[in-house]
Amino acid sequence: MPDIKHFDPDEALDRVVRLFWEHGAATTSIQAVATATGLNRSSLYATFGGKRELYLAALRRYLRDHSHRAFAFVAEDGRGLPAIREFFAGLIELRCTGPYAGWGCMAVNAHAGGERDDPEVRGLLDDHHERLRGAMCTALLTARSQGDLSPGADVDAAAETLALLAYGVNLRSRAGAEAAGLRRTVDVALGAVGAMGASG
Amino acid sequence: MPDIKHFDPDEALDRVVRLFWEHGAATTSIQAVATATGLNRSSLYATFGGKRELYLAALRRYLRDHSHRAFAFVAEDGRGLPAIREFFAGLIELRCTGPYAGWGCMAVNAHAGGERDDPEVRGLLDDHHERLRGAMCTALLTARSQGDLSPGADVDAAAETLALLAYGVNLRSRAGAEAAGLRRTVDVALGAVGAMGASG
DNA sequence: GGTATCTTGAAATCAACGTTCCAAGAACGC
DNA sequence: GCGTTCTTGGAACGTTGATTTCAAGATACC
Repeated sequence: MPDIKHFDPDEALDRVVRLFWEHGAATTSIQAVATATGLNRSSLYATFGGKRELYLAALRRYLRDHSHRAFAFVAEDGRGLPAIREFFAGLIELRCTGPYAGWGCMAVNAHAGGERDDPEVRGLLDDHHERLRGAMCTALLTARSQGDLSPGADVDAAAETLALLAYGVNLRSRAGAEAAGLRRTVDVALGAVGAMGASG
Repeated sequence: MPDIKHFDPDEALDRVVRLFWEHGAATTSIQAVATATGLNRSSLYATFGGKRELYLAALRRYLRDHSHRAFAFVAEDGRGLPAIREFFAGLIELRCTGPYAGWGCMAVNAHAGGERDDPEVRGLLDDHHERLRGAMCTALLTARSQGDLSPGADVDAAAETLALLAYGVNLRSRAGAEAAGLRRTVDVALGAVGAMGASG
């Protein structure tokens, strides 16, 4: 059975991720995808299905390769606050410099666009949020067990705060925010988290 | 000179704001605008210009009527931390309940979509950010002068942190985040701000 | 090597997009 | 009332969107 594709679907999907990541679903045409991947429309449709399925595949891949990976690092790091600090440092670096500078986070972008109207996308975004929150929670619990956090601190709420802070960083990076400013902001915020539960 | 329009451009623009606010620029067609306003395409073009000008006018109006107004309340309130608390309480209320529930903030949405590619839009978003940051800054300085904040606290960085937190709230509200959860998160975060500079 | 099966490329389809054009109509100054 | 000037409704424009179709080409099995 000649089921042999003349291209690598995985490599193609990588380029599709970058397109949707930078420009969003609404402003990325199938033609643009075809041009960027060097593939014909027929091959795209035969391999991935329509535009919706293509975007979903790209989003899933982005979440797996970028978001979930970074979250796992934070949760499994074992150092607590330093892990969170490193997470934000890496995030700001990635968002403000290098090939992905100014693209923000694909999941964050999906929140604000028409993508979130799709129930499937909505589910992925909720899952993404839960994972981010969970990772922060784990790291904060580690910090607390190490005495880096007051025993009375509300870890759940603090984790959610850090998640929302990350969303803010991702968002502002798309408008060209300076890395230095974001670093200082996050530094101060994490300092406040470290001092949390001390008097409030 | 019969320069008499058969409709109220201001009222029409109000509806346009709501359309672009909820759905974004890319996924809102001129046809949809015409239907929502009850106007003919000719009238739209004659009054506002093309789609880009229409979106810009809507964004400017949103910023003036919603964002800047709320920022001014915070800055001029004079109570400091309670004003910030009230700002967030009102924000969460507006984003999670009532006619605009799940729409997020039009400026935040513009960050994540193709709108931010327009230099004019970019300028408005930067201005918006500066105003939000400035308002938080003013309120925090008030708080510090009242002893509600440690004298050693980094007010600038704290203001930016609160701005990013607001972005996060706006973003997650578009995915249907619960008001109660957001309220608790913001409460804890503001408590940490109040305790800021105490040990970090 | 022949054949069945899948991929591929290019053209075709159909709808929706933003925008423009124009005749018809309404309101003001005279 | 008349002419001018603007608004209005509707049709038309050309482009671009996503998706489908189909012949041609390529591959693996026999």
